[in-house]
Amino acid sequence: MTEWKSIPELGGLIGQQVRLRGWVDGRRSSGRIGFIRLRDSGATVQLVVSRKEVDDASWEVLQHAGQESTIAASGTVAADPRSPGGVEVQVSCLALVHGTEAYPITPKEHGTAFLMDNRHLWLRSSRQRAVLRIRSEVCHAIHDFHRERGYYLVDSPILTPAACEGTSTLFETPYFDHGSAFLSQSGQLYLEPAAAALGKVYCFGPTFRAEKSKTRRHLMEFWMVEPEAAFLDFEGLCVLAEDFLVYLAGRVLENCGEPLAILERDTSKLEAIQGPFPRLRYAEAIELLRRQGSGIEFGEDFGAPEETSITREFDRPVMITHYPASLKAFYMEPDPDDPSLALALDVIAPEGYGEIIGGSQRIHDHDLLLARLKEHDLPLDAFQWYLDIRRYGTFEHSGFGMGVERFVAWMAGVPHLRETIPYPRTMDRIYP
RNA sequence: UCCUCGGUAGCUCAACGGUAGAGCGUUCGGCUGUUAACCGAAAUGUUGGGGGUUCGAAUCCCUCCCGAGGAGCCA
Repeated sequence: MTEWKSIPELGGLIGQQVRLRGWVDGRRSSGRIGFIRLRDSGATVQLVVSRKEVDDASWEVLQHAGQESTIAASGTVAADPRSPGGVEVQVSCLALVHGTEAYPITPKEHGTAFLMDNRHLWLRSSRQRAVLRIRSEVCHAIHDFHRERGYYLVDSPILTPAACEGTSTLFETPYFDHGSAFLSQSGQLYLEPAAAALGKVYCFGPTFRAEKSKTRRHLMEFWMVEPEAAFLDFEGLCVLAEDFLVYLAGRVLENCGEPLAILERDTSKLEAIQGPFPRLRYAEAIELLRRQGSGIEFGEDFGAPEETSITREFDRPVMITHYPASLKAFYMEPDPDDPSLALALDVIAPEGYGEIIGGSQRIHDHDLLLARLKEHDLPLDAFQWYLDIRRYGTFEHSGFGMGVERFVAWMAGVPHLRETIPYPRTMDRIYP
């Protein structure tokens, strides 16, 4: 018996006898001939079943195998211009592994609520497969980028004690005799000590925010990659973020041609992601917005409309730096030229995909950090370990975080984050 | 948390005070090259729950539940 083949191999097997197994993606019959679009390993191929070439049992399978039935087929690979994809399999024998009736997701339109209820099945549709393939490539590219530059992967904890930046947005869970633990909303604080151990480090894992936000740009559980490097100054950080995005977009263009085509993504938008990115200081961004007619005042933070408005002026991501310190986190290094500003960086993606990177140089002076903790009313005893980094061989260092789903949404051109993660966790939904 | 819109067949929707319907899907039949095929037939309903108005409610009112879009916050 010939061994099982997978659909992507078929192009090199023209004229050969093969066995395939997978799911019925679509099916049509026309009297004495029928067609099944078979799916395996993310790819599909057309099976051609001719009445005179197969036995009665095989013909019955063609007639009755509903959408998403599991089938096995033997046949000959043939090149045929009439077939979608140019390659098809002339079937000699068809077997039903498991028959499916009334598969819920039909080839017609469905509402969001229905698709989300059936997310475990929705994953099988071509659009969702395409997005997941892009996500997979992005995740691999994230690791490759850091590895190629000598960064070590350091996993940060998911269960954490109280509060980096206030507990109101944290998921809480009981933790034996210690009261509550919280699901991590950033690995950064744990990465800074690791940067003293290994120099250049990054973490990449799930992150949790109990923020009651209900928009296309938010998930309760999302994946974040956070590099952190010792002796990296603010300028170095900006270059790193730029190189990172250019590298990732390049990898998607290089390896995701087919999924991008399925999604009808305008790849010229991705080809434009080349350095250097335009850089605006916060104050310049405010001026730009006011020129555009916004009533925003210096000192106010940008909302989604402002972000989109700023990026309309450019064809690539925009880096915004030097925010007022009051808008940013307690650990951000002040600008030496104007201590009311923070050495903070946000990168905003074009086409309305919003902020995808946020980062900063970190405060490395012990007394300054202590003062900031007090200003923010943070519990000092909980941060002693964090202050230790400034007590024992302190060092200039910087890092950023990137939300993977926002990046994938941007690459794939999908408007809602829920399609960029296999099982999205949103405010009102935790099933399936 | 706030604002807006919505909930009718498995799905997407129509009917908007007077007998609850269509397309798709499903089942059956037809067709030798289909691309979300096409043609014919059949089955499928506690109109989200509760209360009210009315001779009569899917339709109007109250209330609760659920969903979608947006805002704030953020990645």
